[in-house]
Amino acid sequence: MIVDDHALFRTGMKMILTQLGEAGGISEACSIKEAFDFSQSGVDIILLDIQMPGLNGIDGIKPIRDKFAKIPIVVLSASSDINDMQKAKELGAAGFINKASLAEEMVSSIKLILHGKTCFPDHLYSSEYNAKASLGNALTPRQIEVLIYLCEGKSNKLIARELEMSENTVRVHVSAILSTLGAVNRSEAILIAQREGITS
Amino acid sequence: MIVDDHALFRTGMKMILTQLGEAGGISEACSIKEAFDFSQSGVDIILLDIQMPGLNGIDGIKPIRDKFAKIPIVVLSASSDINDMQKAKELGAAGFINKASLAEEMVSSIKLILHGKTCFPDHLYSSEYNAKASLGNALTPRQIEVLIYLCEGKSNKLIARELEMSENTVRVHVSAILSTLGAVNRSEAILIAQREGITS
DNA sequence: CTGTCTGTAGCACAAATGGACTAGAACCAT
DNA sequence: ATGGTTCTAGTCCATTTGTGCTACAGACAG
Repeated sequence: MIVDDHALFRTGMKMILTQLGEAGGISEACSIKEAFDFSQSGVDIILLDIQMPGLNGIDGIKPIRDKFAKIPIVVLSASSDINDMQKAKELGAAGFINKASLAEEMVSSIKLILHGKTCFPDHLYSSEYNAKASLGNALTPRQIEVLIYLCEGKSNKLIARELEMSENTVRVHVSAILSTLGAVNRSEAILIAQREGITS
Repeated sequence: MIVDDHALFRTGMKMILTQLGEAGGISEACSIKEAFDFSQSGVDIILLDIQMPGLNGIDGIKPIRDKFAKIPIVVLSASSDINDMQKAKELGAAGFINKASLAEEMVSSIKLILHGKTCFPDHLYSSEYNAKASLGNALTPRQIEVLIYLCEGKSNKLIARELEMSENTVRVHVSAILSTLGAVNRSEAILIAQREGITS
């Protein structure tokens, strides 16, 4: 089953898979919601795009795994955002395929996964990743909560109101966030958080 | 010729076009830069994705039009961002196809364009668009310059230094920007500018 | 039990930000 | 030429932001 909001891509994928002999009745769904309409019988593997409107693909992994127990999920992504890969892996995806990879690569990955193995890009284990991940991990839970509101353009006063803490405590958290992210002001913090995918 | 950084999508498109009889030697390029390596002879139409790393697809329209004079450019996009459509049109693209459209729709659009017509989504002419576009247009050239630096997280002092104006003048511009964008602070201005694609 | 980390919150102070004015120079269009 | 817009820049003032400090309570690990 292919879950992707872009019909053109779905059709293309279907043709690639049919052409390369991996075929046999391929279902299409243009959203997580639509994927739920299918019964798990007859589905061997789920190709799930993570860039979709509405329920995000990343957030969709869990519900799909609940419904389609034991059916492996392969995450497709346009970007090779290291955070997306890590999250997909943590949420129980069986593999991660970048849309920039060759058709042959994808097919061999799918074959691997159909044989019960997992398949993630090698550099998920590189040092670069760990450095990046530590940026997000270095923030405490409460700091991340504050960062989320900060990234919506809210003022300290508003954040204090919404998280029910004093404005001063918000300042403490914001200061810590700036220091950890290496930002000199909240605008830079927003850009860094966006780039690192901390709030996504 | 297909210009897209995602090999999977390129392969799928190639198969769709071959299948539906539109075929005949399809070249692939994974970037604007690579597209330049092809000679214009033999290329009838260019399918250009606008979400690509490095030189952006939108920014790539102009150079490609210069090099491949008279060859129609069809812009492909994962989103149906109204600003992207408008920009593509202004820069001389012959059409705009959303990746969520059906393969048949795309093929008929391509046929239209090969016959010298243009093909854009209808709602490009809706009232909603005009409201959005005016947001970017309402900013003066100097304000946009300031906004660009603002969107990089720079402080007023830094912007003043880089644009060689007094810090006070920067404040005047920033105030005008906030007022026009309907933002209450620079963080919100960044988010709005990003959403509207003003600085892209 | 004793540090360490986290979250809370206060105070004080400097710097940055944003708004409300005025005002002159340059440019453009009627 | 007269009026509109833009860009420039100044003053003044209130608010926001960011940084130091101190302090206390709870959680958790050694």
